[in-house]
Order: sequence, then structure tokens, then C-alpha cells
Amino acid sequence: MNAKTRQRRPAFDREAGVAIAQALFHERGYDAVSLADLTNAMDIKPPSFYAAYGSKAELFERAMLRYAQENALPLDELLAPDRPPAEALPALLLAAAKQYGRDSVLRGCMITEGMRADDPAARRMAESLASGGLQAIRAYLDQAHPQDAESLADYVSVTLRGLSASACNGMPHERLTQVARTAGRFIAHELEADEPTTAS
Amino acid sequence: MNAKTRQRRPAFDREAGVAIAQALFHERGYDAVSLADLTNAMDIKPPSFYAAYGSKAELFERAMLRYAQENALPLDELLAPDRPPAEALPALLLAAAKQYGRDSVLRGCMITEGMRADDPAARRMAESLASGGLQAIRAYLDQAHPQDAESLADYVSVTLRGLSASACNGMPHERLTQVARTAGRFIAHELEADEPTTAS
DNA sequence: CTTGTCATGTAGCGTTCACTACATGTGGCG
DNA sequence: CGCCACATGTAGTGAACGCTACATGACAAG
Repeated sequence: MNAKTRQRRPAFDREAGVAIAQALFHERGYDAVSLADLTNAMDIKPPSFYAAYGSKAELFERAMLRYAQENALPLDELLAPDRPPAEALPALLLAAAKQYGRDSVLRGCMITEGMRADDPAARRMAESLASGGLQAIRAYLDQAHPQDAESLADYVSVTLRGLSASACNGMPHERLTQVARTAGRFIAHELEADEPTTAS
Repeated sequence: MNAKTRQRRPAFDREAGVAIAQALFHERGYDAVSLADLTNAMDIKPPSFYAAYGSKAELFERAMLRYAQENALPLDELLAPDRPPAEALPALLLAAAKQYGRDSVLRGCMITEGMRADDPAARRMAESLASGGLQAIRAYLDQAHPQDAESLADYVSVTLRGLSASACNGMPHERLTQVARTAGRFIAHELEADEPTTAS
């Protein structure tokens, strides 16, 4: 009677349900997706839903975690400690713009937009997850460009939020990436003006 | 029996009701404000509400128009046709950041954030109002810096959206204005590099 | 086969949503 | 005063919300 033999009859794939929820939440946002939408899409009834996920908000958290795992930008590569900010930050912005506008229906950053949910619990979950990414940017800049780490981190954060929101409202992929390139060029110009780094 | 003598007994100030609605919608967003919230705040009952305003969405439109009239940035001054972009665009961003973070509870741009409402009718109203401002920016740049008017207009638009969203999520006033100054400095650097205008 | 455990479906919980039919009572007007 | 138009409050509409009590039925264990 080992534990573990007890979860026979899965009868519906819980992880697949999280994937379905992830798509719905990403497409429409937390508040605009109802329990009925979720249970219909998963083809289960509410009691199964609550047995599997606990609540709509908990499922939202699992969906955001799944989103972060498979869609999050590779911050550790983009912001590798030895990469100069004049190269890393533009690359980060461009990668974000490309992802936010890639899919015609799953637009923007699911977590960034989750921070604007009406439900306070869902909003706090999203804010908590987002703070991880912001801290990574801040930590990178603290070691790579400490003289205005906060200012630059805020600038990047605001630009990312603007890109996500604009993507959600339909700004096409090319214009999003163009804005990201513009912002990246601005950053590079300023950083290279301050410290011409090595050669030239 | 002239018309006009017929609207005796106002009994509640409809324009004051619009002001109350403006504050509620700005603070919480369209979806998060219920009819009960509105009628309680105005101290009227639903029938009076519908007699006066038609529907929640129509009142939202009137509230946004009121917001635009009294809070909108003076685009015609900020973007005066003879003002150089390297001066006008930073001024616009800074003015927006100051306004978005001015009040501790009425944060961000009511119209910008209205574009993210779940209700399609409300969203379209907000998008329609916002397009006016964007067209003003675009028209200014078409005559002041035609070589990359679209790119610059998109950059400004995205930055404004990022500032509004960040303000709504609590970024303090000083950091908002700092980001606006950073973005403005970036724009000025690039524009001055391209065309040193007149004197050195 | 019997029993126990569990996820399931049926049905419905209480609440809130935007919105409205209807009766009331006040005011201007003749 | 009598009339009547009209904004008002009472009360409630049907629908949707997130969520759950309960009975059903399938499986593994004995």
C-alpha cells in the first residue's frame, strides 16, 4: 500500500487543463474568463474543477507559473553578468517585443497584464511573479551599471509595460519591434556616450 | 410654452453625478465599478440613474469626455508646430508623468486604462478618444520630423502607456518623472545628433 | 462479490450584475 | 384648486458570477 498507487483514474489531464487555462487567461485576462468558460473548455464540471485546482485564482497562479516556465524571456542569458548593458538591454527589449506580438491572439505579457486584474488576489499573484523579473533586471544593472541602476531599470520596466499593453490593443508586430529597437538604440547611445567602454 | 421651461426639479445635479462617476471610473476602472457603487455614491436609485444617463457605458463616455476636458494634456501647447521635437516630446512625456502620478488615488490616464476594459463598448469608446491624442502627436511629427514620424509617434505612445500602467500599479511620482526625463533625454540626444538644428 | 474510496455529474447555493415595471408624490401651469 | 407631466423610490427582473452539497458510479482491495 505504497502511496502513489492511489491516483488511478485521472480521467482528465490536470496539466492539460492548466494549459487550456493559460491560453484563456492570456487571451482575455483573469476577470474576463469565467468558471463556465474554463469548465467548458476543459470539458469538466465545476466540482472536478475545484477538486483539481482549488479555485479560479489558484488555477490562475498555476497558469502564470506555466507561462513563466515556457514563455518567460531567458533573462539569465539576455542579462548575462558579463554582457555590456548597451547590448543586453536592447536585446531584452527586442526579445520582449517579438514575444508580445508573436501570436495574433495571445498578445502581450500574461503576467504584466495580470497585474491589472480587478481581483485583488489575482493581481497580487501577478505582481509577485513580475517582481522576480524586475529584480533580475535590477540585479544585473546593479553590477553592470551601478551609477543609475534604478533609473535604467525603471525605464526598461516602463517600456516593457508599454509594449505589452500596446500589443494587447493590437499594435502590429513590426511596429512593436520597431519601438523596441528605438528604445534600445536610445539606451545604447546614452551608455556609449558615458563610457566608451574599451576600444575606439 | 417655450421648451426649456420644462426641466424643473433637477433634484440631483447630473453634472455632479458625472464628476462622481469620473472619479470612481478613474480610480478603479470601468469593470470594477458597479451600478450599485455609482448609485450609492450619487445617492440616487437606479431608475434615476437610467433616466439621467441611459446606461453605465454612456455615463462612462461622459465621464471620459469630462476627464479629457479638464485633465487632458494641453497637446496644442506642448506640441506647438514651431516647437522643435527635441524640446516638445520630452515636455510631453514629463507632463504626462507628472499628471499620472499627481494624485495618490486617481492614478494613470483614465482613457488609456479604459482601453483595457473588459466591456467591448467601453473599450471602443476609450480607444476612440485616445486615437484623437495619438493623431495629434502623429500630425505634429508629420510636419516637425517627417523622416520617422511613425516610429517616433509609436515610441511616445508606448512610453505613455507604460507610464500610465506603472502609475496605476503604484510607481511613485518621482520615479515616473525620472523615467519620463530619461526617455525625453534619449529622444533629444538622438534628434540633436541627426540634425543639430541651428546653432551649435 | 462486497466494500471502500474517490472523481464525477446533477443541481443548486447565495450573491451580484446591469437594468426596469410600476406606483408615488411633488412641482409647474391653467 | 385641479390637472398633469415627470423624476422619484420600491421592488424585482433574468442572467451570470464563483462555488458547493449530494448522489452516482467506476475502480482497486479484500
